[in-house]
Amino acid sequence: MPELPEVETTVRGISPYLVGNTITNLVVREPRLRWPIPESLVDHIVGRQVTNIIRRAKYILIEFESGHLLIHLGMSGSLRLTSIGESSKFHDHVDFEIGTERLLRFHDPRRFGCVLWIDGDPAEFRLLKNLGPEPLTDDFNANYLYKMSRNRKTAVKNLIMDSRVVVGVGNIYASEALFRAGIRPGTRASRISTPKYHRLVSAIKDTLNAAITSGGTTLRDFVNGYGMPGYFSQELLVYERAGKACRVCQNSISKRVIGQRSTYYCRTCQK
DNA sequence: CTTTACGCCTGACGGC
DNA sequence: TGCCGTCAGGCGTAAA
Repeated sequence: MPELPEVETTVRGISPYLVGNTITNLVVREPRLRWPIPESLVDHIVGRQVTNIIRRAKYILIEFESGHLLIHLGMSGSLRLTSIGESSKFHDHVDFEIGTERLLRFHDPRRFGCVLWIDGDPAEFRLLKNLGPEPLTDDFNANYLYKMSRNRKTAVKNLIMDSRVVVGVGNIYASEALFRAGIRPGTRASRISTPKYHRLVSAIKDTLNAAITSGGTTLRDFVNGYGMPGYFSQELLVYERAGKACRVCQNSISKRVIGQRSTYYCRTCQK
């Protein structure tokens, strides 16, 4: 499932083929995504040149002079480059034809993703305006996280998964980062000290960076811009390892539900 | 304000 | 073999 590293991997993969090139055709086979693909999208992008492409949280923003194309991969979505004329398969919902040969194909079996158009400043768009800082920037640091945690009764895992606090930390990497930081996921956010938040912030950045380096995590069907899987799943320390030996201390990995999400941790390594 | 529950959707998997 | 219930998950939204 795409988390921040997968989205980053996708953006890096497709960027060289998009920026500076013109969208020559749009094919929408299935507009019923999380929100319907607007019918006016074709008028906004066909015949227009892509000027830039960036990631914000887990959103992909493809910039045109007239506005931004917003794409979210949901939990089963992928974007991959192929060639115009390549036959489409089940759940290949949208094709963006680029120039005369290339094709960017949006595939999303579960249709939790979205393809939308943004007029004006993307930062003010309803889906983006309430987002917290990017986890890999200096705005996300121990002092900031400590301040955000005060008067919060919720578990620290919920805190770091709250997109208003920090974006891009999904369920997999939340468990992974808390393990690396030696913090139990169920600990109340307000009872964690600044030094521990320092370790947690570092662990989040390290985990995300390592996953980006590995090309993202592939648990089911994620593929990057080239249609290749990521390899970070081989490096997961606790996620989906309930009952297996901790890679550090050999004790059994525990599993419990926090915030309606499966959560994995080591009772020995995490206090 | 914070916190919680739900629903969207398909595919994988286990039990019978 | 097939059917059916359950789970998985990002995240916006409604409700508490």
